[in-house]
Amino acid sequence: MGSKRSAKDQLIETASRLFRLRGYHGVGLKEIIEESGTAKGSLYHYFPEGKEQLAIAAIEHTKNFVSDKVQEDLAEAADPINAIQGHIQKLAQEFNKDSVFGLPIGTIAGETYLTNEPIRAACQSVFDEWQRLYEEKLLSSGYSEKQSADYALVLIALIEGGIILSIASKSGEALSRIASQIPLLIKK
Amino acid sequence: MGSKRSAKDQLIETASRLFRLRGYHGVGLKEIIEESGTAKGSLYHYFPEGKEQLAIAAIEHTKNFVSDKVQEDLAEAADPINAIQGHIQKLAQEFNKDSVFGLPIGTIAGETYLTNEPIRAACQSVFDEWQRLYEEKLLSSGYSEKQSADYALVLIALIEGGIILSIASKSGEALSRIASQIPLLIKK
DNA sequence: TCCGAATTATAACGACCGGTCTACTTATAT
DNA sequence: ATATAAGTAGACCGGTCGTTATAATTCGGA
Repeated sequence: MGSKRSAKDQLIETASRLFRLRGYHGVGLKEIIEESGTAKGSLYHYFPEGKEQLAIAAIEHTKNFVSDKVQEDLAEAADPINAIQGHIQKLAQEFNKDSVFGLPIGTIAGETYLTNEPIRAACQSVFDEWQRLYEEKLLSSGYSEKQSADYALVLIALIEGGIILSIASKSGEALSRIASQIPLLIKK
Repeated sequence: MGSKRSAKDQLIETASRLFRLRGYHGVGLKEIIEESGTAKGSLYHYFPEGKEQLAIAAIEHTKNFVSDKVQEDLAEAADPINAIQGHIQKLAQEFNKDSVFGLPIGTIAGETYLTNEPIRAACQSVFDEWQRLYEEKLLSSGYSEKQSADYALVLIALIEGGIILSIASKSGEALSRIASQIPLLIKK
């Protein structure tokens, strides 16, 4: 069914990347079409409701893309403190070798939470899922249910906020310094 | 010289508010002009370089606006933990009585950090200033220089990230739960 | 092979974008 | 009072936005 990567997949991947880098209103359909090597006809064939529908699919893609990376990193150490610290350090390193990944969901959330309810809801579900990943890691390491849930919330906020600081300063230093403080912040 | 609030001030205040609520590309000049009760002629009289110049002035306004509130809240308790906790709790409360203030700078930073260097630099300087406020509070309470700087960074990330989670979930709960964990996170 | 459906390619549309320009009104100073 | 500047109002421009419509092409099963 189609080549290894269908036009639909190309559109979703490209939209996911561009929306991460410049937000929802900062990216036009023209650019998504050009960069994905598809055409306007394909876009409206697979996403008849247009930009909003594509954005929701792109948000879902970002959710899975990031979730995979988080699970991978968290599995690298049994101790959750080491695992989480390593994960954030990796984010910082990716920043410094400017493989730009942008602010995953926060930008779109900030642009649309008052004006586009379907997109806002999609963003909320992404954060819920990411939190769950950290929560489970902490739970399986003997943290209490309350501690796991609360620390997971703190971690998501720290990471999302840390990425903001790193993109604003064009340096992974902020994320790196946050990573180095994780052992002080997360204690059983 | 002009009425109590000049057209220039009205433009800056309105732009500051709207950019906070919907980001840079999500707000048009037409809307800024209408909501501020001014005219396009005035906008380009005071900001001959257009939207970008207005945005930088609006970012500066947001910086001062938030700085004032932070300093006020931090002065309410001698103990920095109580003061910071109280500050974040207040943010959470403002959220619940939906006096929308938006994600102060993060959205604009995420939209523009790759494409508009002057705006990106303005955003960076805002975070630097806000960090300084927390850092000084901690320093004056006997925290070491390194601890003060590191905790200030963590606090900015936590708050900016917490606001993202609160806007995405349309609830101050995320910020409130983060506030309640501050004593565990910030220890001398 | 052939037919119908799926997919792709483009032209065109109205709406709106940021920005420019000019005319008009208001304030300031002598 | 008058000259000069400061500020305001809004029509207008080219370009781009998301969307629609239609034609051409490719694909899949009988």
